[in-house]
This record gives sequence, C-alpha cells and structure tokens, in this order.
Amino acid sequence: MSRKKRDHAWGENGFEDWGGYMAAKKAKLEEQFRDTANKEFKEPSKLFEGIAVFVNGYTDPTSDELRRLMMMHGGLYHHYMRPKITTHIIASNLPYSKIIMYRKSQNPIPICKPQWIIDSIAAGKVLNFQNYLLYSNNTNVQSLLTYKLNNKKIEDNANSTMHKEQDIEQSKASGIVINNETNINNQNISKHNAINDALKHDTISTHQSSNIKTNAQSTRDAEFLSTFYSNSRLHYIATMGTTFKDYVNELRDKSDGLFPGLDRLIKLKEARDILTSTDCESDPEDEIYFTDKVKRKREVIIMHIDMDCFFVSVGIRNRPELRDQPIAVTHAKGNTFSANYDGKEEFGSLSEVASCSYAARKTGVKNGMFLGEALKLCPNLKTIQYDFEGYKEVSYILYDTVASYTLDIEAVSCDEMYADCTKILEASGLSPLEFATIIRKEIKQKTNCPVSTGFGNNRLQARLATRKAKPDNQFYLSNQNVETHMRTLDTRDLPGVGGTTTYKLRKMNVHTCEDLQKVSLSVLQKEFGKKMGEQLHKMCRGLDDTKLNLEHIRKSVSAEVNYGIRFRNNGDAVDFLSKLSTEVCDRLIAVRAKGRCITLKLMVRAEEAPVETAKFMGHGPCNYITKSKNLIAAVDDVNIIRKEVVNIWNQLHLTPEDMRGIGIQISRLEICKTKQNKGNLINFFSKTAKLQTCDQMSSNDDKNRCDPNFNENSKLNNSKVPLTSESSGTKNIFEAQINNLPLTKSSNVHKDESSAIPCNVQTESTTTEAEDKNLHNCKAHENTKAKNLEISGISSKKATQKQTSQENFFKHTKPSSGKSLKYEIPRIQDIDMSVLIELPEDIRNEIFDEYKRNKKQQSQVAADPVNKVSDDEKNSNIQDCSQVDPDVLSALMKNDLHPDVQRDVQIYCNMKREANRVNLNESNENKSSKQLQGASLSSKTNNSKNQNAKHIVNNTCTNEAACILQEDKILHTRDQLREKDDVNKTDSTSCRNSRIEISHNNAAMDKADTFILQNLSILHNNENIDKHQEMLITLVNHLFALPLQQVKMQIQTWITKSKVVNEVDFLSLATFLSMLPQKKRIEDLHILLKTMHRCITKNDDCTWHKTYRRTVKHVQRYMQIEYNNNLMVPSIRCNDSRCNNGDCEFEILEI
DNA sequence: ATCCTCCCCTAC
DNA sequence: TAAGGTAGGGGAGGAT
Ligand SMILES: Nc1ccn([C@H]2C[C@H](O)[C@@H](COP(=O)(O)OP(=O)(O)OP(=O)(O)O)O2)c(=O)n1
Ligand SMILES: [Mg+2]
Ligand SMILES: [Mg+2]
Repeated sequence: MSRKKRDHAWGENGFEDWGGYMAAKKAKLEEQFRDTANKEFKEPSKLFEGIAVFVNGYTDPTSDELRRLMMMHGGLYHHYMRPKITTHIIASNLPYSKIIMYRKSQNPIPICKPQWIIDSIAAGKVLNFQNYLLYSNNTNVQSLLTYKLNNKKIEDNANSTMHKEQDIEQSKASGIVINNETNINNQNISKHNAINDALKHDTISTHQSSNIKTNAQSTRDAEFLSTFYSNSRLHYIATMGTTFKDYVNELRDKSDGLFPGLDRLIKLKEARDILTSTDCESDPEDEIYFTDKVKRKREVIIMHIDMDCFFVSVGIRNRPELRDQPIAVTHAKGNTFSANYDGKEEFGSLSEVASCSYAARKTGVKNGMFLGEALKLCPNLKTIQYDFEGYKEVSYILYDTVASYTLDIEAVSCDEMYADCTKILEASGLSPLEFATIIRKEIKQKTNCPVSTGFGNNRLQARLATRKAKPDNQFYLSNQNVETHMRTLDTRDLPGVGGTTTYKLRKMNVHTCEDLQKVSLSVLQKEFGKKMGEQLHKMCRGLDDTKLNLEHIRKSVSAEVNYGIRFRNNGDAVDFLSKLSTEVCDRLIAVRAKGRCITLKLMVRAEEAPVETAKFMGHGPCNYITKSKNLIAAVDDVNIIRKEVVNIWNQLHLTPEDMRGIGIQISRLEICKTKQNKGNLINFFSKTAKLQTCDQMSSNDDKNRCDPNFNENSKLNNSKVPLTSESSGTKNIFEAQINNLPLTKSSNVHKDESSAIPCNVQTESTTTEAEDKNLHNCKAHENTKAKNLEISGISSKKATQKQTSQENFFKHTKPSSGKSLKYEIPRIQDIDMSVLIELPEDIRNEIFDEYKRNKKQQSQVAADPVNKVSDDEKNSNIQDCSQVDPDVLSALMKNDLHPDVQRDVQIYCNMKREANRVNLNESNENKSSKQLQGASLSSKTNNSKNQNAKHIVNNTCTNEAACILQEDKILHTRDQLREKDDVNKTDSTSCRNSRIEISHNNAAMDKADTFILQNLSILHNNENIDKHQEMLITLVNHLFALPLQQVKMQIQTWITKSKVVNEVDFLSLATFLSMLPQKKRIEDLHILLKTMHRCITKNDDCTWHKTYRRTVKHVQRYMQIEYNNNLMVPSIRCNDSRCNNGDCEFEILEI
C-alpha cells in the first residue's frame, strides 16, 4: 500500500490543490455500448420497417437497448433528429421546452414512450403510437406546472442551504486568513440570489436538465450516482469519447465501401477535369496531373478536426445574438458575479467552466477554470447551461460527415478526431486547404457550429495546425514550414506536455520549443525517462512517427466518484462501494468484457486539509491510494467484484469520514464479443503466431504433455459461451474463495483464527451468514456464473503486462505444435491481415465462418476427452496397481458416483499398499520429521484431530457427495444441493473444526447422507485400510484447516528440508491440491503450485521435478473435471534430458 | 533482466 | 453551492 500526494504548486487554475488540478474519476451510467445487433440476428424481423426513431434523454430501457430492439426488428435508430426521416421521438421524460421545440418544428412528429416499442415487439405488430404519446395535449399544462414548481423548489433549497464558505483551502495555502462573517455572508448571498432570480429571466439558461429533482446530495441517497453522472461533464466527455471510438469501429465494420462525400468530390474533380481538358485537350496535361498525383501519394496527409469551444458553440447554435459574446458553460446558474465576488481575495463560484467562447478567452478565461476566477478576468462573462443531448447530436453529425469521406479515423473525443486524408486528396485532386474549406463548410452548415481543421504530414503537425487555425479556420503545417512554426511555440503547446512537465522544463530554464531543441536527448531522457525524453526530443522538432490508432481496443473499465463523498461511518463506505461495484459491473457487461484485475482507487483527505472543502462537496486536497488485486479468472459478476472491493477496503483500514473519492477499475480485460470477428481474429492470428514461437521454445513444456487434451479443451472454452455447457459444478468460484481466504480484520476474523480448537457459536453464525449470501448469489447468477469460469492463469512466459484484451481473450488458444491444426486453409498466422481486412465483408465473413467451423469441430472433438480422462484414470489404476497414485485417494474421497466394481477393488488394493507404506513411513517419522503436516501442527492439534476425525470424514463426504450429485445433473435437487454445497464449502474450509452437526441444515441433507453412509459403510468394511485412510484424510483436512500462508510454508519446508520425496506427503499434498478446484479455490491452488514450483526449481533434484509434474498433472485432471480447462502453471525443464524424458514416459504410461 | 504494482501525468 | 471522469502511456522501485 502506498499513498502519495502531489506537492508542487504550478496549479493550472491556481486553486486548492497545492496539487494543481486533481485528476479525478467517475463512471458512467447508461447509454453507449454499441451492439452489432443487426448482425447477430440472421433473420431480423421486419416489424419496425419504415420506422426510424430518435431517442431523446434518459429512457427506460436505455437508448442503447432501444437501439438494439429497433435494429433487431427492422427499424432504424437515429443518433440525432433527422427532419423528415426520423418518424418518432422516443422519450420517457422531456423538458417542456423540448416538447414545444419539436412541436413547433416544420414536420412535427410524435413523441412516444419507450413502452410503445416494447409492447409492439411483444404484440408482434406495431401498435398505435397514439396510445403511447409522452404528453397528450391535455397534459401539457400539467407538465409545465410541474416543471416550474420544481425549479422553484431548487432555488428555495439553494437559498436555505447556502454554505458559509469557511476554510477555503486557498486561503490556507496562501496564508490568508478569512473572517467568517457567516451571517453577513448569508445575507448577502440571499440578497444576491434574489437579484439572480430577477436576472435569470433574461439570462440565457435553457433549463434543459432533467425536470425530476430528487435529493441526491449524499452517497446514501439512491439517486446519488445517477444524478451525479447525469450532471457530470467530465463523465460525459469521457464516455462520449469511448462511444465515438467504438462508433468509428462500428462504421468501419458496417461500411459498404461507399463514401458519398468522397464521391461528390470526385465528381467535382471530373467536372473540373472536363472543363480544363476542353480548354486544352493535350496529353501532356494528363501527364502533369499524373505526376502530380504520384507526388502527392508519397506524403501522408493527416487531418485533425476539432469543434471550436464545443459546448459553447452547441449551446448558442440557435442563438445568433450570442455569437461573439464572452460565454461560458457552467453549472452555476445565472450570473454569480454579483453573488460572491467581493473584489478581494474570495474566489466566487467554484463551479467549473467547461468551455468558454473565444471572446472570453481573449480575457484569459480558460476551459476548466472556476467560474469565480473567470469572472474576475471577464466580468461580462455570461453563462449558459449544459446541453448534453445537443452535444451528442452535433458530435454524431461531425463524425458522420467525416465518415462520408473516409473511415481512416481515429476518434479522440466527442468534438475531435484525426483522419488520414491521403486517399481523399489523392482521389479528389484537392489540396488540403481546399478540402478543409469544403468539409468545414459542410459541418458548419449542418450543425451551425464553427469547426477548425489542421493538416500535416504527421499527427503532431496536424494537431498543432489546428491549434494555430482556431478559431473557425484551417491551417496546413507541412514538413516544409514546420520548422519555422515550432519556433513560435512554447513547450506547453506540445500535446503531452502538461503542467508538471512544463514546470520541470521551466526549472531547466526551458520555456519554448526552440529552447527544448537545444537540450540533448540524453539529458531529456535522464530527466523524463526513456520514452518521454525521446518524445520531447522529437516533438519539439515537429517530428512524430506514431500512426493513427484506427482500431480502438479497450484495456480497462472504471467508475469513479470524487465528488460528494462524505461517509459518516464504515457502513456508508461499504454501501457506496457496493453501489459503485454495481456501476462498474454494468459497464463491464455493457462492453461485454470481463476483467482479471480489480483496483480500488481512493482519495483521502490530507491531514492538514479542512474537513469542509471550499468547493461544495468537493474533495479538497487529498492523498491518493490505489490497491489492486489480481484474480485468476476474468469476472464480470457484481457479487465477486463487490466482495473483492470490500475486501481491499477492509484491508486498508482507512477512516471512512476522511474519504473524499472512490473509484473502481477493472483491467486485464477479456472481451467477449460475439461478432467482432475482425478485431478478435486479428489478435488471434498474431497471438497464434506468438504462441507458436513460444510453443516451439517450450516443446518440453510440462503442461503440454501433462494433458494432451489441453489444447482442444482450451479451444472448447475459447469458443466461448455458446459451446460451454452449463455445469453447476462451476459455480461460485470466487464466493467460495473469498469466504475461504484468510481475511484480515474482516468479519471473518474469527474463522481464520480458529485454527485447531473447535469454535462453536461464533463460527456457526458466520457460516450461516455466508450461506445466505451464497444462496443469494447462486440464484441471482445461476446462469452467468457457469459461463464465467474460464480459468486462465499467469502465463509462464511472455505474460506481458501489456497484453491487449484480445490477446487475453485468446490466452487459452495455445495451439499444439501442429496436430490440432487440420485446416486446409493456409496457416492462419500466414494470412496477411491487412489483405484480409481489405476484402469485402461478405468474403471476409466467409473466411471467418470457414475458420470458425474448423474451430468448432475441434471443440466438439475436444468435448470427449474430458470424459476420457476419467476412463483413462480407471484404466491406469487397473493397469498399474503398483503406482501409488493420489487419484486413488481422491477418487475414494470423491465417492465416484459411477460405481465400478473393478475400480473399487482397485482402490482398496491401492489403499492397502499405501497403508503399508504409511506404516513404514510412520516408523521413520520421528527421525526424519519430514512429514508434511509438520511438528507444530501435529502436536497442537492431535487431540482434537483424532476426536474429530469421524466428523471430518463425514463432512468431507457430504460435501463431495453433494457435489457429485450436482455433477450428475440431478436437476430437481440442484438448488438444494447447491445450498448444501455452499454450506459445506464454507464450513469445511473455513472452520473445519466446528463441523459437529450440520445435518439439520436443510432437506438436501438426506440425499447427501445416503451417499455418506454408503461411503462409510464401504470404508468400514475394510478395517485395515480404515485407520490409514483416516490418517491421510486427516492430513488433507489439516491442510484445509490451515490458512493459505501456512500451507505455503508447509510446502516450502517440505521441499526445501526433505531429501527424498515422502510418498505420503506427496499424496496428501496432491490430494489436497486436487480438491481445490472443486472447492473453487483456484487462486489458492495457483499460488500454491507456484510456490511449489519456485521451491523445486531451486534444487536440481529430478525426483522433485517429477513430483511436481505428477502433482500438476493430477491437479489438472481435476481442473478439467471442474472447469474443463487447465490451470496455467509454470513448468519445469530440467537440464538433464532424462528427467524431461522420464517425465514423458511417465505421461505415456499413465495415458 | 523482467515482471508487477503503485503510482504520475495527460487529454478532453 | 455543485455535479473534480476516464483511459492510456509510462516510470520508479521492489520482487522474483
Ligand atoms: N477541462 C475541460 C476541457 C474540456 N471540456 C469539454 C468542454 C469542451 O467544449 C469540450 C471539448 O474540449 P476542447 O479541448 O476541444 O475545447 P473546446 O472545444 O471547448 O475549445 P477549442 O476551441 O479550444 O477546441 O470538452 C471540459 O468539460 N473540461
Ligand atoms: Mg474543441
Ligand atoms: Mg477537442
């Protein structure tokens, strides 16, 4: 754990954080998550044919859901209102002003509730929308009244709750003491607010925000999150940014290869050519053109396009009178200039200016400033409200317009993108600036908003050109004139150079790019790091060799709130963590991703910072804490994420009252896109190529030979949801795991500390609690969980941190060294992806289908070997009685439900042998003291151990029996059994010693009991075995009773202190480990195997190597049974080839 | 050396 | 009042 606080003071807005501006977090709520629904349904219904809807504002279901529904049923979905094309507006709630606006428009179209779509689909026909109008004529007045009332309420509320602005952080920082003349202040404020009210009528607020206001100031309020997010501009621009990155991906996927805009340009050019050729019909003319074209083709032309003061422009696009006025978009209503500004040190409104007009910028106002500060600079500044819907509408027009010329687009944000215009200019014969004029005019005409473009030979130049062009203009910065231009720039003008870097450079006496050019690369790298130094070195010369990032791949999903966090106690904190978990989970699911890493990000009030922040509900100066946890499998389950998050929270022991910001980030994503063939395949292919290399390198790789089914099974899982049969045995992996893991200082603390002594009441109650939770989880996630368990692991090599999500996704696709690749098509890694991408979509899909078909066949083939494993297992037992195989013990404990007389005989045969061996070992035990259970453990717990032995057996068998019942898919008892299973999981692993009587727990017990009894009676039939088996079981159970750390230590001790491998130790450990999959303790299993590996690789003893391989192989078998997949564990390669080969023989022998 | 984790920094 | 989010590149330093 670490915490840090920024301590430099170059502050961009000069306020509050000696820390400069705070980075912040948040999450988003609805919308976006674009779906390729139209592709997913091969025969879409035609229900909504001819209907085109535009969804306005928040709806239930969300606009994305509605979009999907429309697409599924043959309708159209417009991202913005298209007069004469959009047939219906869908809204759950519209401000009166919007209703009037639509009604007044030239062709008024109906505004319907979303239910119209839902009901129509349910009815299978388009119902009469008249019955679903949002507001009939009669209710207009009503809605207007409500609206006004609500507004009044807000203002009253504002007056009464107006805060005394004591403890302004800035005053603290600057040492200025402010007298808190509260009363006077309040009076002033009230008075000013009255003035504001009066002013408000001729201010330019549009009041478009939601007309439903609830009290959502506290994280405890149900509406807090949604209110915050729906008002957060930063949330808006962040989510819209990714929305448009996805949007260009989607446009590219759906593209029919036609570019209407470009075609127009080409026609224009042809017309021009005809004109010129009539003038002079000579061949040389063509040649000149030709050479011109060739010349152009050689240099790349990148366009950067960015709306001018975007929020302002959209806000005033229908208010020509405000053009050229100093305008700012802020939340603060009305003109707060008179409210707080007293001409002295006070800051005035701390509402942030999202965007300000160029008139305002002339006075020094900047985006991101506090309104109070801006008003000091520009007393005439007028404020307007946010219009998030409007921004969206304009953004889509911007993107659609550019997309009509090219799809070589890299989206940057909702108002900004790069586009590779090389082809456009080549095909149209236009110069960059000619094209700029055309496209800018087009966008301005469509949106009524000014836009600037920059062109350059790389993206840096394009970007700098835009900056130079603004406002409402264009510029072309080429390799020729870049040199001169760079000399006019400050370092701060370079993209990527922010406050900190500027500050550092300033300390080095570097202010301009020209200064920077004089600094050597090595100095820069020393000061800023390798990459950053290099980047600076190039940038200040106008050089940039980075390519446009056309295909966006998401690497993380997060949700953060650093506003309004004021917890009273731990309950509040946990409650909010829970809500935020839900939020981040929803977002994960919306992008069809699962993640393997959970990070909790916290902002904690700095010690010296006042409890009340200057900014209302702001975070003030803070320390930052992040803590992450890696999971063994990717998850998108809210229960798992919540538990992990709360676990981390509990581990940190922070004061809830001091929290000022909370964020949850999920990374190491695996994207489960069903139809995103392209992206996946690209990565799949490249991954395949990588893995091939990797595979060759590790041809001795233990795990490859350990499990010949590995590859096929991986593919099976890999082919994802549709092919993964639902298995109740794969549920609740992390629930169980979380319950089982030793938790520091959590409510589970009793369980963990009760290692040997039976603990009664306490433990029982915790168990029940856990049981309830599990039950709940079980039901809520019955369907999803089974699918979630693609077990991956940490790749033994090349587990690069920067894997892309798709690489992760295909982690299991480790191809065998050839045998599984029976494609007739070329080896996939030989396919040139750029060629493939260029193919028409239908042909491309054909190739993909072919490819998928192959894969599927393999998957089906792969399904069998899972069963074969158990067959092989039996066979091996029969064939090789002398081989002491931990399978035997496991099998016995598992009480395999497919009774096989031969096998049973074999088991007892083996057990007898084992018993003999154990006897021998026991006689040596005192001397060698190499037993796995360790002295302390044995001595400390011997008594209770023996006393409880029967119970332990009983419990274990119950557990196993219940599980096996599940596996046997006795459907009608599934639910109860699952409960049973969960109870036992918790019980048997976390508080093993308290398992006295659990049979009363539920009805399913009866069935489970039956199996136990059978099992026990069989066991008791063989007295000789009984004793030693109990001992083994006891050993295994001891391992279960130990906290993970101690098991780890036991293993370390065992391996490092023993010269020979004690078979009983091996048996105990292997059995223990092999039961972990069934207990869903995959993460523990993984840790332990890694520990084992680490210890064993330290010595050169091939016996140990073999022991490790046997253990792994054994464990993998149960991984296969439980998860249909292998755990990724490191392999051992011995210098002695006989060791490796010997292992091979072993494998062959076994299988 | 290489990886992992916890940061920092930046952009919009 | 005010709505200070989000994603990605990258570096430092400890663990392996
Ligand atoms: N600190 C910031 C920066 C930006 N934005 C929002 C409002 C902007 O309008 C929009 C686009 O950001 P730009 O950087 O493109 O700034 P503008 O479009 O406002 O101005 P410019 O003309 O410089 O592009 O993002 C914001 O809310 N807060
Ligand atoms: Mg802009
Ligand atoms: Mg921009």
